[in-house]
Amino acid sequence: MKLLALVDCDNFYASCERVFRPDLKKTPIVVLSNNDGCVIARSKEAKAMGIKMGVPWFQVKEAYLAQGGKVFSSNFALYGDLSKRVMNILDGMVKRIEIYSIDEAFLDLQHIQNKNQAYEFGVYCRNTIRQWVGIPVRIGIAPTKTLTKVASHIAKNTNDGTGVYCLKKQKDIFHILQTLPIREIWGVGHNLSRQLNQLGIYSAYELAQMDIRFIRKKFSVVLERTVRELRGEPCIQIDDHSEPKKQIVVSRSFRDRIESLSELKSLISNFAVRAGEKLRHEKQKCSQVSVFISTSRFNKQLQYRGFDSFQLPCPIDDTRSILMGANKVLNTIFKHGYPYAKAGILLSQFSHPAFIQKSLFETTDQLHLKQDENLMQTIDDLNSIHTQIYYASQCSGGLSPIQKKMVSPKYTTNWWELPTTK
DNA sequence: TCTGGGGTCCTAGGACCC
DNA sequence: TCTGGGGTCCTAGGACCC
Repeated sequence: MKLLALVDCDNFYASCERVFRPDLKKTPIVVLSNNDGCVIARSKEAKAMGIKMGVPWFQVKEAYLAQGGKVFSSNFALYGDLSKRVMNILDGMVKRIEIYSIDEAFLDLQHIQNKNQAYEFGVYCRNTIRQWVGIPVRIGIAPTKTLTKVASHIAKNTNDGTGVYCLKKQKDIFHILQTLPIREIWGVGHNLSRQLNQLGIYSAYELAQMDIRFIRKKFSVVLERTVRELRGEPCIQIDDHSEPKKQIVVSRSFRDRIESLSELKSLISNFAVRAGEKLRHEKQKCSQVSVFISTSRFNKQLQYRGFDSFQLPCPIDDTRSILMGANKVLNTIFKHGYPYAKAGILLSQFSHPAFIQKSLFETTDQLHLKQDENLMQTIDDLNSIHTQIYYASQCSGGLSPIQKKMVSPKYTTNWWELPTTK
């Protein structure tokens, strides 16, 4: 039987903050979202204090700090860099790896014959990452991706301290699924678990016993795959060649509400510029530019969501054309008198530059579109280290006036913030 | 007062083709 | 009055993930 492994970093953002602050080894740590709005990561100690994932910071701030907890604004430069280091190590250990998220990767253990070897490999993996990067990981090993998630879940709670769990024998699998609520299964979210509960299905074991045809008919092929995977039948393959992106989103919530069109325009311009950089980095061109603006979903009195798209006559990757499209959409969806809390831009309908369908009769100039690869390349180069070239419609202050009061240094990605020693 | 950001996949339905 | 059968492509919306 083929085995897969899921390597999952423990409380990743909180662990990253600890790498350069060993003094915080036992201290509760939480990391906040942009604008220091919500809690998006918690150390084990913070979890034990009852701090929930996604809770608004202002609700728990006082009690948490009073108990000696430590808080950080999010520092994605640091997390991204440490993630790369972890993934590089894993990449060197196996032939096939799928980097699933910033803190998770699936490994193909095709070179491993039996359960004991798999376990030893897991321990070796974990120790190496711990020693080389300083990040603790847990490892779940099983025949299918869905079961590696289950195994990783158990690895979190084992008392032997290895953080590695191998789930292989059918008897063990069923035994564990019996005590696992369906909401904990990878691929079963809030909605599905509610619907399944209504049918009297509560444990992963009960779900695994369901009739496949019934699940397919009543739900979808997605849940069917989950059921099969719980039974040990691999349906979701390791995807080790990253597909090109299909859409790019840049969006932010605002610290203060915004009512004026001109202010929104300059913020959307900032988003558009960043989206253009991402698009060119992906080596893609887009044919559709969408913009959305919305009031706070917690403001019950005054709610509005605007969304619309602009179809470009041919695929482009020039920021000036993206700005033009974004501006047009914003003008049509903007309504006066609303306190806007969030906005964003979405680029879609990508085509690879090698296969661009050009207009038969008109040049990009005649279509009133700007497209100049050399200019964009030059600007990207100039801005790569430190932004030097701005578009006239942009505003200063980055993507949006974001508040990050408690951000740690960019220890590994900025010369001026390297850790020092006395 | 203050509530994140960035993705993917699947399905149903409509438009259109021969 | 009677009006086929088999496709593709696109989009919106809903579900999920971290």
